[in-house]
Amino acid sequence: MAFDDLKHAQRERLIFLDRCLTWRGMANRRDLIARFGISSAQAALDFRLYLECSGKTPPIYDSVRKTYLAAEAHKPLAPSSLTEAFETVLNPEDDATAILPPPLRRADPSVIASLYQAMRAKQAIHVRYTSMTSGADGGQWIAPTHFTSDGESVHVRAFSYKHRQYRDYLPIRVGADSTFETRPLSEPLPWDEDWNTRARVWLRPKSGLTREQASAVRREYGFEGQLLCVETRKALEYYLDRRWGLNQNGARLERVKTDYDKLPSDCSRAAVIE
Amino acid sequence: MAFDDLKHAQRERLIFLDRCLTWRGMANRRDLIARFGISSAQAALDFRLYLECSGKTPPIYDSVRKTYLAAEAHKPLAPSSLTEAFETVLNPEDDATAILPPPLRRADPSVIASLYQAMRAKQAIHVRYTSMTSGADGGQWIAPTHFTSDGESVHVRAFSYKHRQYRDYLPIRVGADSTFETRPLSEPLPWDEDWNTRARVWLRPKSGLTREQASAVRREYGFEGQLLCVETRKALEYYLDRRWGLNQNGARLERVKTDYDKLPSDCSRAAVIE
DNA sequence: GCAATCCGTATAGTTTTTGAACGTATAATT
DNA sequence: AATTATACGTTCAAAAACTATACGGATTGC
Repeated sequence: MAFDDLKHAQRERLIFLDRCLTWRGMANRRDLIARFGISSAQAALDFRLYLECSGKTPPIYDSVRKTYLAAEAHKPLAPSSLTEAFETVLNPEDDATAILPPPLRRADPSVIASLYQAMRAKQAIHVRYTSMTSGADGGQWIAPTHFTSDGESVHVRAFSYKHRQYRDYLPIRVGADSTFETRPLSEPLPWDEDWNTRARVWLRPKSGLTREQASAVRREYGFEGQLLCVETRKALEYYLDRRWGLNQNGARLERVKTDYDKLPSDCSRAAVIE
Repeated sequence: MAFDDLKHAQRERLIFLDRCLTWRGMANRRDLIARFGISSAQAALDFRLYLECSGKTPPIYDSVRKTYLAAEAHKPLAPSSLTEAFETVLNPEDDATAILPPPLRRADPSVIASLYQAMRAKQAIHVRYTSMTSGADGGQWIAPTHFTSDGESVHVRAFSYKHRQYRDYLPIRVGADSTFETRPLSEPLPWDEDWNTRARVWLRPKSGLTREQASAVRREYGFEGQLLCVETRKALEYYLDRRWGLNQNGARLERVKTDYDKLPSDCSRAAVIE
């Protein structure tokens, strides 16, 4: 089980192999060769190493089908989601046409870089920002603290000196004609309450569904009991309804309640309770 | 410019470096070392190689800031989207709490593997499928042809012998209690019309927006003229409204029309037209 | 029976990477 | 003003990773 103290490159290959066996249920040297451009000899070594690492449930070579097959009770070395699996192992030839194109939001790398460097250097930066509601401003000082993602767009969380509060900014709306002048913070930034508060949003199958439908919803979202709990930062909670489609007609989940507490260290994943 | 005939591992490192310089505007050996676990000497070699590859606009070492800075007119070696950039380079320490948790759909790898192997072997496979509308069936033969993604879930496209047509199946709704028995195709599968038809969906800023708002929408979606064209396979078109939020209250784009034609070879990306 | 395609192993040679040394420049600390 | 720390760069021998090639075994398909 020397898996963790492998070199980066070889670990990458074993992870790929692991995904092949987990999601395809089969793997060949050829897969490694095609993916990483290594020699057949090296691929053989990788296989041998994988067999060692796989412990109690090693894949077995099926000489009839001329391929390795995952064991009945195969345990992945490095668990992955179906989406990750699709991207790495299920979509042959990385066929882009098998994916519905996402709304692609352009972004100017040099604007992002300006914001990033201000964040890293803990400086304030002067930007012109166009909000959808109030239109373009004449320029303001903000102090970026984090990049975040709501699953659709990337945001910059920053303290706004104009509004005296933390806000989410869309990089795309930062004018490329901003000065991007920077200045040191005059004083330490205030505490970001919403960022450091954990929101636990409790969901249940939408009322009105039949028993069968409700249980199908539970199966699809992977919870057994009455409620599904989604944890995130309070600062991101606003985006949850859209991300999970709760506000849509065909929604199959609805909110029950939300708890807030101080964020312990770090946690943000859907958890399954009772 | 020997970028393309590099070994996989080193190319990976140069791409990472490229993203640092593009989206952070800065890079250090330390970044490579932290990410790939290589030695300082090797990181120095990678930098040297990157400088060679970067042609007319090499990054410049700023001895005051003790870091490499991207050139004014920096050109990325391997372009990337903001989302990719966020995942690789903008989210420090891969802080999972900076991402709004997506609806995570469980999936049973062994079910996926059964479907995958039937697809690869061009076989039909027997499954019990539970649709949201008609409930569980008693088992049916399907012939999987592709895995696809609508950006939310992964689907299996398959020919259904029961319905005599191609359909999209959600792996999560394939009962784990299916037999997964397989059999060779009795005859070649029929032509998959919707899969092999290209849909061009034309969008424009939602009517009712002010001139300023419409132009903000154009900027955010990266098109200049009246219309934005999204290309995809007709088989995936159904999912487009949800993926792009066209059916939502706050939608800022609306459909104008859709063209169909025979799919040439492969194309599926948002393109910008007059 | 023969070719093709998987597997496994082994050896020798090449390439990549390391580790350690030594030197330069700048900024911060003492 | 001297010291420390952190960046950078180069060099070189040693170690590790990987390739190329060869050989042998099992199965399938023609």
